[in-house]
Amino acid sequence: MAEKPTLAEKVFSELTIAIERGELPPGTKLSEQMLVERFGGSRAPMREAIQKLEARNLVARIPHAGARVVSLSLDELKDIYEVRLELEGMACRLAALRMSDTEIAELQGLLQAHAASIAAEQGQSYYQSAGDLDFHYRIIKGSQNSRLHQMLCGDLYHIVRMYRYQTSTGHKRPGQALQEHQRIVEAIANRDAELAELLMRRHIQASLTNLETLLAAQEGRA
Amino acid sequence: MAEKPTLAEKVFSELTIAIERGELPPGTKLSEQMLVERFGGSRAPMREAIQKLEARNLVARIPHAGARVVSLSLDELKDIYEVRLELEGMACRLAALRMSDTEIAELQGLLQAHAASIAAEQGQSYYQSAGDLDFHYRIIKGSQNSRLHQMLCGDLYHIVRMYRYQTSTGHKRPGQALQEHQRIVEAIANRDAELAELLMRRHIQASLTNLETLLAAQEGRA
DNA sequence: GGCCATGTTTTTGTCTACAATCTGGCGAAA
DNA sequence: TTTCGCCAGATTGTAGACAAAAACATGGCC
Repeated sequence: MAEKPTLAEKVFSELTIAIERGELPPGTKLSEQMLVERFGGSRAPMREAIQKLEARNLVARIPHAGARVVSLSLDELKDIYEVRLELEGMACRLAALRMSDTEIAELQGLLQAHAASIAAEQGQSYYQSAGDLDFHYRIIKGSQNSRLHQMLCGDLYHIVRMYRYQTSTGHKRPGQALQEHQRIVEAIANRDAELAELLMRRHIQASLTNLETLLAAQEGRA
Repeated sequence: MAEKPTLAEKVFSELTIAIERGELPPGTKLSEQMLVERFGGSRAPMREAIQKLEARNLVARIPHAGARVVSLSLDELKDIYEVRLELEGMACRLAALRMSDTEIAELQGLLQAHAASIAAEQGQSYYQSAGDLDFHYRIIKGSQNSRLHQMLCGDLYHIVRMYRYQTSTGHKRPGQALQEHQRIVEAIANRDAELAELLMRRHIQASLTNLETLLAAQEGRA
């Protein structure tokens, strides 16, 4: 059951986490030699790990010139959020139509737990990261579209997480985000697909606006 | 200007074409040794080519067990089209808002050329492949969203092309497809984003329906 | 003083060899 | 006869060395 992962996979997942956490800031060069020194082994698995990162758009590779952690311009970030807005709105609409009653009940339970942890004042950090992502993840899964799931969770979310960590954002007021989440689940429970989509789009739009102001402020300080 | 591509890239692009054309049918095993015999060189570049194919979802790799050309179930194909419907509808809406007048004029010119080639009875095969794809490509580019462009052209279209070649489809009646294209461009020229999106969605929906009937027929014969 | 040519150094691309893992078939025991 | 385990072959994962390309520094020239 231990499922022995290959070295390339281990390096890949460790680097993924490191990049998301900002331990390897955008623009950092990833030379193969450097990875060998850090993880051990030979260059072959390191190359493979870098290629996997490239496939997820976490690094950009230039032939004969190595790989660097992606550094997104504000415009590119907006493009990504624009796509995310569309796809996750779609996921929410489909989830309203396709989720089982059991799944919806679980989602409601999740929000209650979130509400409790916020009321206990410990929600600040918890809700930002794990809670919010778990909520979105369940809805995406509820869409029951494997490709949609792959695109959102496989590609876009890594980038989103990366910029969240770096700006240490998430919604500034977890209370408001929770309220939005509750309305969304309400719409899903009522099988109101169009409303669910609309609410999700607004929710993500708010998230983007929030991220933009933080980035602008960060820019100002720099 | 000759831009010396690496061996891995050459193998990758040749394999991409071969898979799209159905020369390597779904399920075909791609062993590294086999690629060495076919393309020359050593195993390392072949591995890299296979990984690039995996990144584009053209092959599926299982650790220690090799890579096979993807074989999609009908459900998976529907999922892909569902996503394409959404994203390309979005692209069309954005294109209506963002394309320059010049680009729109070029698009209109393209359709006139198509109309002429169809009238000359040579459109049958031409319009199916290059013409249709060119039309969609320009609209996607017109959305001016780089990530959207990458997702549609980089990932989804290879799969779509692959299944088109295999079923030798495209729209059964190029005349009708052209008419739909003309209406879409009309809406874009009027900057009517919502109508443009709606028409594009219908256009792709029709394309999926068409593909489904062809696959069903193919299934029946097999 | 600034700019271009050039040689050195580093890094990537490729090759060959070896180790680990999977696949398929044979034979022995129930 | 069926099923389990084991052995042989093939295939993938990894290692280390060589070749080619790029980045960098140095020195000469304008």
